[in-house]
Amino acid sequence: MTTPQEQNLPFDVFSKACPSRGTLEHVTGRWGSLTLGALYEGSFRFNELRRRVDGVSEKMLSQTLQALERDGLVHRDAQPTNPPRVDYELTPLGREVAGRLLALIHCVEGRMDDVLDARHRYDQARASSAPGL
Amino acid sequence: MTTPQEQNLPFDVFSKACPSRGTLEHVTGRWGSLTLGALYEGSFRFNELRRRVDGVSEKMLSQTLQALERDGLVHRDAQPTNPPRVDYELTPLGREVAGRLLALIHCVEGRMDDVLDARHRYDQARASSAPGL
DNA sequence: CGGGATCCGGCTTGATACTG
DNA sequence: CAGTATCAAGCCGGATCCCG
Repeated sequence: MTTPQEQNLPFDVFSKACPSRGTLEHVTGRWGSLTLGALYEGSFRFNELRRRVDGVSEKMLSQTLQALERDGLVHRDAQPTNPPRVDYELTPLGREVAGRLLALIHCVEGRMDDVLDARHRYDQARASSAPGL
Repeated sequence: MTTPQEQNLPFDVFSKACPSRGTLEHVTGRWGSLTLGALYEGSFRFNELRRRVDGVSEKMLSQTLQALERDGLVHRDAQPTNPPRVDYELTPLGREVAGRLLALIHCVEGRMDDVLDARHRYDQARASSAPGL
């Protein structure tokens, strides 16, 4: 049972200073994860993505895409036409990461019944122990 | 190429109202992901976890653990001794989720060199196009 | 030790409006 | 269409004090 820090890996996300933590946050962040998940299906334009990722604002989507592009996970293809047309797609690296991410997402989705049950039990237990609030 | 919404899955994280989105955020959140990752190694006490998850405050760790416990991913074992001793460990469901999560984390860690390269290229390209700032 | 309660600053976020 | 700029609100997260 060694701590990750003791292993001296080149990049250890458990360490506060490690740059991999920032990238992990881009990937797993609220909009980052959904954006990568959506892009796994193919190439999309800005507003197409906005519709797929239900609830994201223009600003956050733009910001998210820039972060993912900077990390080399997303490729941005802008054609200087009028009106402008910009397509986003995953890079090979992005595909790899998004694949793992989707495995996680599908795992959570598939076990949601268990999660909902657990929540219910948790809330029941707390409600009965604090009756007179 | 159907949108997730069109498939009428029982739980679709891409939909704004779906409860799975909340759970996904607990799992992938800044501290949630690191906490689950740390607990994958075994059972830990509160302050042991704090040391493993570098940078987390008492409040956030406590908050994170409660959310994960409520979702049925973490089991909390509190012994009413003095001083109190509380151990945290993954449930079977938590283990499953944490496994996928770790696959993602290790994937990102392992490709950090590529990410760093991409960032450097991205910053170079932007710096040269905006010379006089 | 293992937290809960409170206060508070600041970064994140979301509308809205504007640009090319 | 594809964003950027601006601004206000709100939530996140840290510090502190407290209790069992």
